Amino acid sequence: MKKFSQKTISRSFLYIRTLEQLIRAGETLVSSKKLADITGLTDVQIRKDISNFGKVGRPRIGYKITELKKILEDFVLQHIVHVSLFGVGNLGSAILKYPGFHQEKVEIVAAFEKDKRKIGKKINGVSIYSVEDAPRVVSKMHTEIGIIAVPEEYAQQVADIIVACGLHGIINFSPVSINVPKDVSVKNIDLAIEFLSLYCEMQL
Amino acid sequence: MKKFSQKTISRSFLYIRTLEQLIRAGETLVSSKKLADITGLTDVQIRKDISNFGKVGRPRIGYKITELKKILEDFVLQHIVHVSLFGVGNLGSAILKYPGFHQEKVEIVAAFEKDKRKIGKKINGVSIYSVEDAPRVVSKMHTEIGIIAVPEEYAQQVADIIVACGLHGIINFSPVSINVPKDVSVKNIDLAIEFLSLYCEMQL
DNA sequence: CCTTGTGAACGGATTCACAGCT
DNA sequence: AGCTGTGAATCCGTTCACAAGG
Repeated sequence: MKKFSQKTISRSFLYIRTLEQLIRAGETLVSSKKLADITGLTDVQIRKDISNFGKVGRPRIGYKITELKKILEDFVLQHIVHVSLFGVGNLGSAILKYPGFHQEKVEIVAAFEKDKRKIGKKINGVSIYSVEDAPRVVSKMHTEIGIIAVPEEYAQQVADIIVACGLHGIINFSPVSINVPKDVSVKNIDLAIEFLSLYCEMQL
Repeated sequence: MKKFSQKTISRSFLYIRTLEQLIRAGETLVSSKKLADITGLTDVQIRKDISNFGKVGRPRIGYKITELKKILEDFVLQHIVHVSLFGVGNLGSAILKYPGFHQEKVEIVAAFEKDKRKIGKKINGVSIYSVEDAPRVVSKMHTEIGIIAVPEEYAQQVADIIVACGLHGIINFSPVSINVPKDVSVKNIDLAIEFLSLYCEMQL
């Protein structure tokens, strides 16, 4: 699967979503220019990305939306991604209730907490387990990715648990760097840094 | 201010935070190698970044932590960033309660909602206003950045409101692209795409 | 030595310019 | 004319290799 750059892949998800919007709007054809207007990217960028997947469009016509969507999905989104959440605090709860996963191929299959009072409950259909049960539950649920949504002082030990569960992908919402083996991919989402660096970017 | 790349700036925030950790741990000197170990970056990367800001370190010795922190802050973080939140649903509430902003120079100064029942309340000390009051409140509060945390169907109209309020920076948590004038910076944080593209990245 | 600082080399991604198709 | 597809050129960021300095 991996002759494509990470950036191309991320944008492909954006294309797929945009194509779905267009389908709902009743469109059947779209040009790279139109996709560019909607997504805020450039038309060349979009054609370059799509050209990775073969010759899909037709000159003078554009892309057939359903066909393009199918091709993109075949390359980047064969499976549903199963995610386990660690930490059901404010942020964790919001993630469990986030409505954006259903239409995408993302499914949160389990949540883990230390607080005994939350264990055994369900949020949005997802059961909350004790963090000690993580190895067992994670393997039963065929999870691929773990989310760290615990306070920063616990981030590293949760990361260790996630690694011990055999997962190879981590989304880290805590504002500290975590140490993991080289074969584990980590994506940090640090809200404070996002805000601060956007602010710097504005000062151009 | 802006001869530095966006990436350098983001990493600088990470350095500042790491230096604060080291200060709390009682350290006074640090090498680029040590910073590299903690942050997961390379030592050369760190030295390159720091060299943008002048000659700060001393060969054989390393960097004086307080001095380096001061210099980084002077370049990237002169002011507190004032943020307004639009949408106090699950995600919006979690953002209001997020504990990571206090130690950083980020302050949420106002929240806006359409739901009358929430207006007038406070979450974590932040007052919730009617979205109609946004122009007045935003200018009074000296806000610089707006956060979109509303359902996707309202994202564009909230974006328009934020632009109309005169803000030039937007963090968009909704899974749709928004159209804004060229002088407005937008940072999209799309959870589903983060998960899906991390998953693709893992398949190497 | 050991660590910083940096010009040069490298690599990857975007943009340019245009060929080709209808 | 209007659009896709793409080699070439360019830009940007990272890494390399090494000079300089306590």
